[in-house]
Amino acid sequence: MAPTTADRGREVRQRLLDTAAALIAERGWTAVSTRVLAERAGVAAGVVHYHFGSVPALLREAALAAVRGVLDRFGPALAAAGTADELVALLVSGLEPYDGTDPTSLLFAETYLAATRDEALRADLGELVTSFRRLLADRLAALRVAAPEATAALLAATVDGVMLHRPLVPGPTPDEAATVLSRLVTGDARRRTGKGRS
Amino acid sequence: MAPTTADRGREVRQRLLDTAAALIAERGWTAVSTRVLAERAGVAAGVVHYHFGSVPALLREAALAAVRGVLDRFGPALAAAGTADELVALLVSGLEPYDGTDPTSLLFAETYLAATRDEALRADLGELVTSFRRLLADRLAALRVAAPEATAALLAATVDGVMLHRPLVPGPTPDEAATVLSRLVTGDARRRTGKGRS
DNA sequence: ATTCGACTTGGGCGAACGTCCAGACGGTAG
DNA sequence: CTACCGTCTGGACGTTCGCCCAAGTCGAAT
Repeated sequence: MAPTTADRGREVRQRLLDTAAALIAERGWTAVSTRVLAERAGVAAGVVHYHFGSVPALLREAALAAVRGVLDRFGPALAAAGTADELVALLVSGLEPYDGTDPTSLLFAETYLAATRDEALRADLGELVTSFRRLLADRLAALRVAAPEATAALLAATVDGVMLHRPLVPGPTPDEAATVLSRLVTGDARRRTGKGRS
Repeated sequence: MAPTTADRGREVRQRLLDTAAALIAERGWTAVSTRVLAERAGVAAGVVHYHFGSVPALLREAALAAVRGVLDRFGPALAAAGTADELVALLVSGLEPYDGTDPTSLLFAETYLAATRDEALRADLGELVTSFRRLLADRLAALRVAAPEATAALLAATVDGVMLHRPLVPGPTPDEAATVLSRLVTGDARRRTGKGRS
């Protein structure tokens, strides 16, 4: 049961990933350096290029893992919603712990931006966002909300937009936000069938 | 009428500001360097620190000017809306030229992020966002939409969230977006106070 | 004509950057 | 015991970083 050399190696690799995620949030994507990374993780600088091909590759892997982790925790929780209003309430309350200056919020925003400059990252992150959108859309469709795909897309975008604005200006209270957002999901299939496609 | 030395100086200063805005979008806030800035603007490196105290100071001023410019063009256009649906339509169509990878979208996102690491920038940018929100809220209030402040805040956040998601995943068509968003503004003053208290 | 001041140049400062590599360490296999 | 392999160290490489400054240019003011 004693940790083997390879086990230690894996642990160091994982520690580098965690450190990278923290530093992206703290300093910004393009300001994460090999040396700070290594020092924070408690290893020599060379280790970074032993485990990862380059710093950008490390950042990419770290960010995707972190984003995937958050979405995987969020998704199942939303699937429990029995009504559209409940879905909105879950979304709003799930956002409450993040104030826009926390590591998670910043990592998301940094990753979105980095994706516009890194095609590989853009593709992978796009899949994550798409699957989260689909999860939302399926739930909305089951709850008979009109235009579930478009509604899900806008809801997901609003979530990230709120996290972007939150550090700048005090936003609406969770109650107010839920009230307003519930209007967004009050279109039911009878009142207005989605125009265009289906 | 001939340009004086001081005129040229002002012009160089302005060119540095424009170049900075472009480079923030292109490389990311923390990756804009003195030398690239100077070369792109066609001047020697020393000029940057002659006109501005430091690179961060230049970035701050450039970003704020650019954001102010965009909001000043957007605001008056929205004030022309005669109905809530029309307001949404103006918002959606005003967003159409930006695909999330254009300089303007990227500059906004970069500036929001930089503001979380620069208190002076945060304060100034917060004022700009606040005044845009108030403009939206006033319009919504005049159109008898319930909870105008909260609605304006979420609408503004959604705009930025959409720009953040757009490069990753093809979003809803403008028509679909307008349809869904118009549900967001369909609460009128009589029907309100359905659930959450004000 | 001379002085002045705003503007610009080009190079130099120490520090930090990403990447690479020769060699040390330590457990496992033959 | 020897040979090996995955892991890690510490330092070196050339480049770029932000910032600074002595010197030069040139129109405006005297």
